[in-house]
Amino acid sequence: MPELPEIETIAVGLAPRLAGRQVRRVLVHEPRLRVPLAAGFAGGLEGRCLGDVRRVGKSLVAALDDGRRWVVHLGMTGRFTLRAAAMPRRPHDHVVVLLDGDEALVFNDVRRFGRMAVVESAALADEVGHGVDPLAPAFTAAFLFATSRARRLTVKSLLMDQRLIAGLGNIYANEALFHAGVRPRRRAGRLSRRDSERIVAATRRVLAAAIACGGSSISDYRDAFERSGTYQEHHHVYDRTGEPCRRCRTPIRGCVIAGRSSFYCPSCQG
DNA sequence: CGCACCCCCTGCCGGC
DNA sequence: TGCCGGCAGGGGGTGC
Repeated sequence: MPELPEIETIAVGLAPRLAGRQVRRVLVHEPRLRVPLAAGFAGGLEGRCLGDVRRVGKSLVAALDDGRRWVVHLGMTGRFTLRAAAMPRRPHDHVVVLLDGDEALVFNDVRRFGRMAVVESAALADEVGHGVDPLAPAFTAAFLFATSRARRLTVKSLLMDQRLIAGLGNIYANEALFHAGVRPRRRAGRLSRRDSERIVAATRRVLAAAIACGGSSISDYRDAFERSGTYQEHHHVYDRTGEPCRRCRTPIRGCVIAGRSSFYCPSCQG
């Protein structure tokens, strides 16, 4: 579910609301996440003051006043919302973090594919991965071109490989390739420098526009204040099989690449 | 090495 | 109407 723009929206929303707040108590209602919550998870948070909150790839990272980091990954259906502490518990509210000021940070996840951990700062990179952030200066056409050399996998799979590029998921990989005019099945190793330039530029544009819209809400995604995003209204190909291309009216095609649903315009994407 | 296929889990939707 | 298979924005593992 949540990709870079959605996680960014949550992080930016939470940061000013969490800085300096203290964790009073942590209620773990369901520790059986994709990776079971560590036994000491609640103890690692209780009593701590929260500092900076930011996004790294698709992960949320909150600094703690003991130097450790609280890392949250929302998987497919995870939500991370700030509510009044008195609000009743809802289905799939797995972890409730009670803060001073009678507010609660609630981790809700229907499918329980999310993850949560408190880690030493030195272990942060291993927890969140080492991929290049597609909005960072290091994500350049030269980087993409060099990274894709001699690789037979599809360009779409490459863009979604979090070990290389951290933050793009199925929606934004499809959308970025549409705007770059590149078919998702193209072999990465056969991209030209010009293709790489277009893909990097389109990726940055799409992500920036999506962040400005508060992300895409297909069904589950809500931001930290339970608001929906609106970028789904701007999708050109994602989940639009058979519908006319917004640019040339050719019907959008759907296919499966590496097990993930994929979409492209056979006319605009050469 | 890359991918097809399996798993994790629940909910929803369309077809019969 | 009701059941069942397929599919869903995530990642990780196996074997070919």
